[in-house]
Parts: sequence; structure tokens; C-alpha cells
Amino acid sequence: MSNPTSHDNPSFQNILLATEELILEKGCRNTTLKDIIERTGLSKGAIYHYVASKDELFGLVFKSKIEHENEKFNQIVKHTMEGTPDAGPFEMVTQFFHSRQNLKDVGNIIFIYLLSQEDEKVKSILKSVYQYSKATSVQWIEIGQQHGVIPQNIDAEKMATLFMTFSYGLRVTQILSPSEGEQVATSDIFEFLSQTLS
Amino acid sequence: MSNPTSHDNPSFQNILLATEELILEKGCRNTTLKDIIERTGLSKGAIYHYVASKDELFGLVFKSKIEHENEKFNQIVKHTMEGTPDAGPFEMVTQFFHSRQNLKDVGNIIFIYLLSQEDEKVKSILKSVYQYSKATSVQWIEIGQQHGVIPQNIDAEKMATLFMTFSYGLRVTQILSPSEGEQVATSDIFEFLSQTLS
DNA sequence: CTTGACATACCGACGGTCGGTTTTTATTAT
DNA sequence: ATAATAAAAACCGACCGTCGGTATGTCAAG
Repeated sequence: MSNPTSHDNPSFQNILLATEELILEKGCRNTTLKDIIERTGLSKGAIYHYVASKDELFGLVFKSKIEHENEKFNQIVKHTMEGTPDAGPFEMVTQFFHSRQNLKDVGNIIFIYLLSQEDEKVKSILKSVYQYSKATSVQWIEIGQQHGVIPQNIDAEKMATLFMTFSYGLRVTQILSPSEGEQVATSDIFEFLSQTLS
Repeated sequence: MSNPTSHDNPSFQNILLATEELILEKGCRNTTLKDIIERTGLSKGAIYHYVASKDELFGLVFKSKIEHENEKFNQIVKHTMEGTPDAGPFEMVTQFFHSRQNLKDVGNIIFIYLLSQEDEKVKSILKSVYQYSKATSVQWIEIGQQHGVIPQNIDAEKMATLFMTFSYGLRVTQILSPSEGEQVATSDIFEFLSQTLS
């Protein structure tokens, strides 16, 4: 089991960084413990001192990425609200999906990988991230409503769920469809949502 | 490499069936070749006589499921069109997502699994299924437009892409969100789409 | 005697475990 | 303040079981 008190340990941070790099280079499935050992210069025992399993390690990399991304997005929303408080809903939606699309790099790769692990522990990580992301969405939708940017009659909870579904759908189509096709879907969703929001 | 001429072989059909059963019982990751060997009564060599890899086997199960599902859906669309030609777009959208939701069983499990395999061969299977499903969607949207059920000014291609994104998003949220939450999303999408379609 | 349908022994790689060693940190005695 | 020491954290690497996959067969049918 991983020790939560040692998560700020430089060696552990090194493991996290190396894992992220390797995933970007070779993908999750092709990133082995041997790879991580070679890159970090540590041993197998050292890695399993900080982490209970390979899946947990991947989960931790994913979590840190998501949290960082959400934090960044919250800053953007705040800034947009203060800078251009009369910015249309279109701007909001654009920001939302741009934020999500940034996850394409490491986050999306690990996300798909973790989703395929039929393990309750792993799934619970994803579920908690889902809940957190949704809650964040609800928050900024309500902020938007307070600023009069988003119509009052919209159910923030439902809208957030809708956004989550969209954003997950985009993650998949990003992988499956050619890049042009994917962009069509994104811009359509922009249009779609801003239409119903206005 | 698998031999296409022997795909109607009873032994091969047995392998396919056993694999499907096992995936339903234990999931993809936990279904090993040993499991398949035990259930079919065949040997490892026999399985690799029909199939090049475990991934290819899973891919073939997936493909057959999808094709069967699409065929069934096309029948439903046809029947709906002939039976109640003045049925609203709501009916169409409902049918579409109901059809997709039926894939939840084996199809969705394998889909997620295959998506996580960072392998070009596997990905090409999924891409071809994506293209086929999308093309099918375009077809019945156009049929709907010919019958005056769906507005003429809608771009069938774009709409199909949108539907695909939705349907993939639902597949993921089905896994991540509690069942009640998931249903909220589905009904919202119904409302959402039928609103813009009418 | 070729070919399709199997069987089986074997392989390397992988994730994970375990007992042990080194290094750091905290505690106490002088 | 410092040396001695106990405790805990960091780290190592040999070993294990299992897995997907391969190589080399056998054997019956045509």
C-alpha cells in the first residue's frame, strides 16, 4: 500500500514524471515496470515501496494531471468572468471544451487505459474524478447564471451531466475519427450548446 | 493469421461463443486463454489456428455483435417508418439510443478494452466500425428527412457525428456514474436532440 | 502426400513478492 | 553539543507464477 505521507518525496515525484513521459512516448500498455526502472534509476522494490501496483501508479499520474487541469480551468473561468463579464455562453462552452481537450495528451491516454481495467479500486478513482469534474462544472454554470451569462431556467446539474457526456464522447471520437472529423464534432457541439444556452 | 474460409467452422463458432460468455462473466482483462481453452475443450494450438491473437479474437466477437446490432436497428427504423411514418423525431432519437444502449452488455465491455489497446491493427477495427455506424446513422437521418420526419435544413453528416459523440459519451458515463445519474443524462439528451430537431 | 484441424511442450516477458541492506531520522545518554 | 542507538523509511535484486504467443509436432480426410 502506498504511503500518503511520502507523496512529496523527490524519488516519488521522479517516478511520477518518468511514468508520464513514458506513457506519452509509448502508451500505457507498452510502458512496463522495466522501462520505469531504467528511466528513474531506481529498483523494482523502490517503486513498490511508494505504490501498490502499476495501475495505482497510472491512477496517481492521471489524478494529478486532472487536478492540475481543473485548477487551471477554474482560473480561466474566474478570469473570463472578471475580464469580460458580459461574454456570451459561447465563450464559456468554448473554454470548457478547450480545457478538456488539453487532457488529450497524457490524461486521455491514461483515462482510456484505466477505464478498461476491470478493477473496482481503479474504477473508484475514475468515479471520484468524474464526480469532482461534474461538481466543478455545476459550480461554474451557477456562477454563469449569477452573472446573467447563462439563462436562469437551466438546471445546472443536468447541464453539467450533459457536458460530461459530451466531453467523454469527444475523448473517444478523438481517437477513432480522423482529425478533421473530430473538429467538426467539436464545433457542432459549440454551436449546439450555445444555441440552447442563448 | 486467421483463415477467413474457416470462420463458419463449428469449432470456431464455439470459441467465439465461449469468449463472449467469459467476457460477460469476468470481463475482458480477466478472461485468459486458459479460460477459453477450458470452456471450449480445445487446445491453445486450436485457438491460434483460427485466430492470430487474443486481441483479434476479441475484435471478432465485437464486430459480430456490432453488425448484428446495427442490422437489428435498421429493421427497427424501417418498421417505424412504415408503421408510423409521421412519428416525431423524438421517436427516432429514442430508438437510436435504445439501440446503442443494448450494446452495453458485451459490446461496450469489449469496446472499451479494444480502445485501450495501443495497437494500430486493433484501432483500425474500431475505426471501421465507427465509420460504418456513422454511415448507417447518416442513412437513416436522410430517410427521416425524405419522410419529412427530420427537418431538411439539418446536415445529416454533422448530425450523425454529433450522435456518435453522444453515444460514445453515454457508454463511458454508463460506467462512471451511478445508474440514476446516467438515466438523467440519457433523458436529457432525448429532450435536447428532439428539441433541436423539431 | 498435401492440407486443415488440432495438441503440447516450451519460451520470454511481465507484474508482483519477499527477505534483506542501506540510509535517514528521531531519541536518548553523556 | 555530541555521540550512541533505536526505529523507520528508502531501497535493492533475486525469485515466482502467469500470461500471451510460438514451434513442432500428430493425425485423419481427401
